[in-house]
Amino acid sequence: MLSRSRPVLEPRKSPVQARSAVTVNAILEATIQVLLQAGKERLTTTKVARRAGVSVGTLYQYFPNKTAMLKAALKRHMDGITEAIELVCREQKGNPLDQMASALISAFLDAKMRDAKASVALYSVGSDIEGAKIAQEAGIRSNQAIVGMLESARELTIDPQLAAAMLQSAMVGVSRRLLESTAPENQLHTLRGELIFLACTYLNACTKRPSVQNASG
Amino acid sequence: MLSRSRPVLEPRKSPVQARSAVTVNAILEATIQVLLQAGKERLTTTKVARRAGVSVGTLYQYFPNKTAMLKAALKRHMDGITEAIELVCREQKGNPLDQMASALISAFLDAKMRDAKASVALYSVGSDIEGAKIAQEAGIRSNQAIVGMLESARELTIDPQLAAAMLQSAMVGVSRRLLESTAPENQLHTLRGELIFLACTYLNACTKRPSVQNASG
Amino acid sequence: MLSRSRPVLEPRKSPVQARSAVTVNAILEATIQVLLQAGKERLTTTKVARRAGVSVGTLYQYFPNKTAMLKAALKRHMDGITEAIELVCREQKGNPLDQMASALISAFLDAKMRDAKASVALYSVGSDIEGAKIAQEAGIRSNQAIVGMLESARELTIDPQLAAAMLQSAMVGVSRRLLESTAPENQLHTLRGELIFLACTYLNACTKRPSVQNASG
Amino acid sequence: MLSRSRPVLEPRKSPVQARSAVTVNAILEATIQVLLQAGKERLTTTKVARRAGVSVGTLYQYFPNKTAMLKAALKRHMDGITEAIELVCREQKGNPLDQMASALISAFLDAKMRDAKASVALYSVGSDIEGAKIAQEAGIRSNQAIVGMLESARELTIDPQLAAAMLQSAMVGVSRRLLESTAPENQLHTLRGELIFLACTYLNACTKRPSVQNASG
DNA sequence: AATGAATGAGAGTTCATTCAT
DNA sequence: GATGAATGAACTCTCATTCAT
Repeated sequence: MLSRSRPVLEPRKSPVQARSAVTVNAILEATIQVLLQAGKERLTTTKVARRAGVSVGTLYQYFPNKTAMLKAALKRHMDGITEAIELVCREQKGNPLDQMASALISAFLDAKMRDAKASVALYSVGSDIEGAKIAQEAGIRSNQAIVGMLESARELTIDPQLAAAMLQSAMVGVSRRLLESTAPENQLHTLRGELIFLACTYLNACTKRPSVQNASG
Repeated sequence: MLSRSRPVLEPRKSPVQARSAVTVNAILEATIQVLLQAGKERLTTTKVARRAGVSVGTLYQYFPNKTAMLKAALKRHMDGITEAIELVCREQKGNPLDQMASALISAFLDAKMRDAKASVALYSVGSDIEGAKIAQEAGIRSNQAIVGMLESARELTIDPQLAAAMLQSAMVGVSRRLLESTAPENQLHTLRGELIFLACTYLNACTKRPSVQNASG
Repeated sequence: MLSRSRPVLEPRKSPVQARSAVTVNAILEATIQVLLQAGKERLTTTKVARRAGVSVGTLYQYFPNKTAMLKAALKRHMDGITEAIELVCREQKGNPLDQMASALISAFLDAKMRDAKASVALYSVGSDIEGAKIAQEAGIRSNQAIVGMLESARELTIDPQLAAAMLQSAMVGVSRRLLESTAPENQLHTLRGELIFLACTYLNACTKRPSVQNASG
Repeated sequence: MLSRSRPVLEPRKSPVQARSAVTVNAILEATIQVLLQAGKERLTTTKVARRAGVSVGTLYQYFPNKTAMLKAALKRHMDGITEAIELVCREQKGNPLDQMASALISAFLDAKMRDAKASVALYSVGSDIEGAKIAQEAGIRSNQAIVGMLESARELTIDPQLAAAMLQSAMVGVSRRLLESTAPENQLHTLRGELIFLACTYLNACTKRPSVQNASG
């Protein structure tokens, strides 16, 4: 209906969709804020709606239930990080291992810390049975990106799956430590440097090793 | 733990205390089972009590409220792992770095996987604002143990705090990956070996480096 | 009904009124369909509007509120049946009792079963405090028609009010039984025949009786 | 547990059960009162609980949900009437048709009018999709009882199923008319007498007729 | 006139916690 | 000490109704 009255080349969303997007966004932001301020236990749909500046009814026009809303918030957050990883992994293909490691880790930690608060807030969502799947899927996507990048490095003599798994684990472990610490910013620089050092050391050591078996699962 | 600090000849616990311990234990076990079966969201004190074979009233005689009960379950679990770490760290003092890394990692993963289910179940408790503190405290105790162990290794030229932080991060990262995977047992062997490889590589590389600044916080 | 009381030469309904009538009709039909499909409990104005192919806003332009809409649907249905009864009663005046009974019952059951589904759907509306009045009024109108018919039969020695009440009761009772049965069509023929038999028997017996007192109320 | 400490011959319910029964009863009574006072539409579990003198929580300890509570109230009411019918039908076996009809109708109307208010209040429950089944089942039980009674009368030359259906229909029709009237008590006497007359006339006529086909369904 | 997004009061239901037995 | 029925605050979700477009 509306599309006919708009220039063909204009890719912008219709007013209706645009307003929807704004509202959805406001709700998702509010979700994180309430999560942060009150904790998952005390998050109520009413609080979220109020903070988003809409009524509960409106919230329920965009999300079928509370769980879906929380999941959407988690998904959006995870997608941001995953995309950052996918981007570097694409860019770094063919580069030296050290550079790969450095770029990957920097991109990951930057994305994670960009809104560290959201990351922390969403832990409680991700560790619930429901939310775990989303976190897992994000992990798998990231894993595939990293594997793709590592496969472009001919020197690696071990299974790229395994190397990717180790890198990811170390990265996740460090990011959690940062986020759980009282002053992430202070530690960020040091731990990032050290994590890069660890990753480079590990990857280089992997070029001089007899091949190792698969680790998928 | 407590037994060591009490005179050997002290009379055993009174029947009452013994019965209490049994009940508390049953409740804590039941907590984990309900957590696993129903998720934190659907865990109710009544369900826990029923599964533990006591009444809600009794449950409230041992725990002031639901949160305290969940915290106690988390604490008990974390303490078990922390103690395992403290033990190896004490034992491994003065040993070569490779041996330290190998023993530490094995002990940690063994403890974590011993009742992997409980570990998974308790994630949702640990990632709530309330429970985060307990997880953090456990992390600090472990950290101190690892630092103590690393300090006994003269070759290390960097801050032991930093090295300990990295080790812990990698260990935690790998354990999460294992617990979140669909078939932890299959991957355990491979990932443990690779984690030990990574840790050894890292620690050895740290012996040839100019010292690096502190990472506490 | 209205057409008779208007001058024949009056111009037809304006396009606007005609469109209104179509819309009102669509809404009333939709009401019955939703009632049938979802039950009164789950009937919402939005559902009715959607089914009628209009927006909720439009629905509220024709009915002040949900209750009024439900009442209107019930009234229209009842009026149809009442008019059918009024028609036969007028036609049958002066005929033999047996013929009266037979014609009345056939007309009533035909009207009721014509859209049996609507009848069933509207029971839930009619048995609510609000709707009961409408059903009652329809009953009274029918009663008056039947009384009028019976009064034209000189043989009847009892109060026509009472006889009418009995006939109506039996008719209503049988129609409910039909509508509540799983296969009304199968039973319709048999029960109609039997009801006619019962009515004839009763009315004939009433011609040989000493008069009986009034039953209005 | 308790049974062991009670005399074997004492058939009374245990205190717990007795209290439960009292509470359930209070809730069911309150349901009818609220139904009567506010209508089904405005009946809320909180209102019912308040009127019953308990908390909502307690209400939900005895009924899984609102619908179940309404159904229970309907069932209890219907059972009372059904049992009254079953009783007369048993008692009247073998008696003359006139006596059967008279006793059946009196028993039915007495039972229905005993708490006429409840009957009226529960119409709205019985005409909802959910409640219709209960009403139907009660109807079937009554039907079987009446059929059983009629079968004991040798003179009847038509299908007892059909005769029972007609009797029931007429009885139901008359009772509805009474309950919907503004002053049931005034009409009760007249309509009962007339209904008995109608039933006797009908049944007697049935003894002189060629047999008629079945009406089950 | 028509639309349908937004509103928010209010309903059903759950469950942590208490306390009389 | 143990029990579990009772409580009622609080939560999620629905839907009649309005009104800017």
